[in-house]
Amino acid sequence: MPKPATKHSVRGSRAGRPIMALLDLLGRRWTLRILWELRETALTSRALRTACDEASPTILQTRLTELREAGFVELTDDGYRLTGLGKELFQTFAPLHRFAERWSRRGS
Amino acid sequence: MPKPATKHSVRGSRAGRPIMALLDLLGRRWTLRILWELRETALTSRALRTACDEASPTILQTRLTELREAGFVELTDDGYRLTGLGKELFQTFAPLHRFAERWSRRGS
DNA sequence: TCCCTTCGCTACATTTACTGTAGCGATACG
DNA sequence: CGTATCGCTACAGTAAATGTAGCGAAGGGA
Repeated sequence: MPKPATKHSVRGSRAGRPIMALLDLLGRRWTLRILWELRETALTSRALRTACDEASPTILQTRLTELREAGFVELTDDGYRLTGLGKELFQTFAPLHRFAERWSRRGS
Repeated sequence: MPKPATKHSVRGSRAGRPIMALLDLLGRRWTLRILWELRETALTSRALRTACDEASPTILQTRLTELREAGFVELTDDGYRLTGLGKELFQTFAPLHRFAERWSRRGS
């Protein structure tokens, strides 16, 4: 990748705190969802769009590019899939699934 | 404004999948960052703003309201702080910190 | 060859979300 | 009273996301 000086620099990445860069990347719309949908299977760009509730291809493409630059996703003959690094990232918030179930049963 | 019927309903929460609602909530700008900044201490709204790189009070207030409605954050005499549920949520992606360090040392 | 489909990806006008600045009413301290 | 901070909001400007359409390339019949 020739890569022209990371166009998508992150907000709040002051003081070389990579966690801020990561939180910023993950905090963009559809990013978490994309990682979630790719968690166990590769998807073509159009299958991904279907999985993501018909999100617009414009933004999906933007996010996929960011995720590829970050090294979390790659494009193969089977479509988009998580890289090894991407799978590691997913593992770090995989417990979110069980939490979400518990959360949905909360009082309010 | 007397509250127009839960304006902040989530995208992609079809088929009663709470994980989608959660991913949508967490995928809004500043949400992850706010949870991060409150991870171990309560902050006043203005201290939070400083911690969040001078994000606009408008959006911080919006996010804080969402997070309070979700039951993750509460407002006390010490300022905003995570609820028990909020702390649980934070725990689920706390490993992100170590991952971010590793990520920042990756090849490209 | 031509037609048809699907692929990844992009253009572009519209709509929505966020930013930045200012300032409100309430509370507290002198 | 003046001043300072609190949580929170108004509002105009800017940036980001949406929705629709369609591109060029690759593959499969007929």
